[in-house]
Amino acid sequence: MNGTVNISTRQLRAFVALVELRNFTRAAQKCCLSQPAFSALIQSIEAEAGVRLFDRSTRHVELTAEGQLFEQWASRLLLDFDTAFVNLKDHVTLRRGRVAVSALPTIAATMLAPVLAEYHAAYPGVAIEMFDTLADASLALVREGRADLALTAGKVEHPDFEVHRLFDEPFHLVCRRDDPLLARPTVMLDDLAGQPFIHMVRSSSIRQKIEAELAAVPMRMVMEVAHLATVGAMIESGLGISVLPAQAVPRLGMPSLASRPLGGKPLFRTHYMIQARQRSLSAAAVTFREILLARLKRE
Amino acid sequence: MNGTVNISTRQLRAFVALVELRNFTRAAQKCCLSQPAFSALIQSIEAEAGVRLFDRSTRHVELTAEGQLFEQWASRLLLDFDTAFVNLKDHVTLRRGRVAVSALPTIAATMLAPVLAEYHAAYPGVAIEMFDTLADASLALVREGRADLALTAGKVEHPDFEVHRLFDEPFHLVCRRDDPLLARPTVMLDDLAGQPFIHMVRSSSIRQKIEAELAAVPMRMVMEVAHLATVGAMIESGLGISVLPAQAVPRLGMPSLASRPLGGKPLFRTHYMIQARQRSLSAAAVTFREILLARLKRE
DNA sequence: CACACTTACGATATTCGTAAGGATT
DNA sequence: AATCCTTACGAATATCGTAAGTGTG
Repeated sequence: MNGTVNISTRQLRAFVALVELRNFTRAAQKCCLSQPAFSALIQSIEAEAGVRLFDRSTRHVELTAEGQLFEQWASRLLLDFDTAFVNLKDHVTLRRGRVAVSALPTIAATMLAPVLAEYHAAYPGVAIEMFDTLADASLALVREGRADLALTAGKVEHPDFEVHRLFDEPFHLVCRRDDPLLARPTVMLDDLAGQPFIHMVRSSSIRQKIEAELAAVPMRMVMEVAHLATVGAMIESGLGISVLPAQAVPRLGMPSLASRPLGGKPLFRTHYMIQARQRSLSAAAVTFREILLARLKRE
Repeated sequence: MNGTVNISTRQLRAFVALVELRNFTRAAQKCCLSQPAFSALIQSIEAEAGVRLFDRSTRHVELTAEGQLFEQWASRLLLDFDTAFVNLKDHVTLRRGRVAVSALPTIAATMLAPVLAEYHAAYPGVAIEMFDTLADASLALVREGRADLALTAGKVEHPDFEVHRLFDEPFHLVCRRDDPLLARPTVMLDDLAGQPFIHMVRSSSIRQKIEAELAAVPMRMVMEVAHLATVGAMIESGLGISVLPAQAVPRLGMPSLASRPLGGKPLFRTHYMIQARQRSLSAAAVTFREILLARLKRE
């Protein structure tokens, strides 16, 4: 480590200023320094280089042969330095950057969409990467560092992850507006017994939740589908009913569907935000997190 | 000047070392610093950048997202820095460089040639530019900065130039070995009267010196030629005699020529080394000057 | 003699290493 | 308990600005 050069950008800037102005007094002003301090700064570069870089009398300041040589490098070095730092600062100030979020498809389509919109409006220079995928894949992305944050609908217990509880979302009965079930003042869980039921596929976290909580209620499975919109379309067509996260229903944009809270034992899922415990969040991710939490608090 | 980054190569080197080793203790050793001092150095970069660049616990040291970004620049910046400085140091240590000397052709061929050879042997990386030209042109080159040093055979008085006297060189009679003049114990200036004389052209400094000093001795001009070698050949062929700088004669490599000091009033020219007063000499030129002076002192 | 760079010098800020503190495995 | 990073702190070093010195036109 000894014998290596040690030069600061202040010294480089001083050199470049003096090359440009050929005058210690004015170059010192440009560098916001007293003239003697500036003089010392120039001397420190010359000491580091081992040569005089300027010939100076009280009347003239000129580059020496070695100074001319160094001049060719100095401004480019400085430019590269500044470019690197401007780039870095751009990321810190979110003029540029990247944030990656993963979430279950239903969460992505419901809670997350407006947050992403707000974030993008505020920081249009930051690229957003959105993974809408199953819970396990979501967590894997965070673990691998490919996603900064994951939103899940179930608690995760693992030392690798830092978990932050967001809010509870109730499950609602979803059926056609003309369904006889809606005639009752409140629909109880047991009322669903024997009803034709549209399920999500088994890998879906909604399906898993329904199976776990409604195990006691015998229902007729009409079919199982992969996408929420398909569930909606099936209900609309009179094939059956379903029980879905409350926020998901209006997002389907199907006016002939009705959703209704269920009486009896409260049925809900809890949303969590998850991040890797070891890794710190990027500036872009930190701000995304803040916007997400602020929006939830607001509602 | 405020708001600008100020980073030193020490900080860069610390960053790069820590990226490489992922361990504060070992990276500190590599930088010849105590571990706390090294830690502070890393913190100073982070403060300058406005972000954490490393996530560290006692067990793991990892780059943050911003650290990864900066990593891409850091090593290249450092490399450019070192390249610039190595290049500069190469010139300071004369591994590379350029020196330009101008001199009268006779001086170049006599006094200067062995100096150039010695210099080139010692510093083969330094390019030598040799201008053999008339005195006025020689001085112009120095004034314009195209030559570092000039060697002249006459004193120059001008505030732009710094003049250093080298040595006196006598003028000798040059004639054929069988010339009757050589029969005399000593040849006096007056003995040359009526002799057939080979002159250099009028622009030559030798001619000017001869005309000024030998005005009183009437000689027969047989011819005037531009080059010293031509003078020699003419004498060899028996066309006449001449009076030339002593060192020039053996350089002609003409064994049938004889040279002899002249008795009476001493006839000589004085050599000077000249450099620009304002400009400092490059490292290459300083060393050339030293070698030149050392060689003259040696002889 | 006026202007411009250097040197001198005391005050302030930075940086160093040693030693103690705290966290992780 | 061992390892490793951070904090604390006094000492050494560096840097600053003011003021005096020096040389050049």
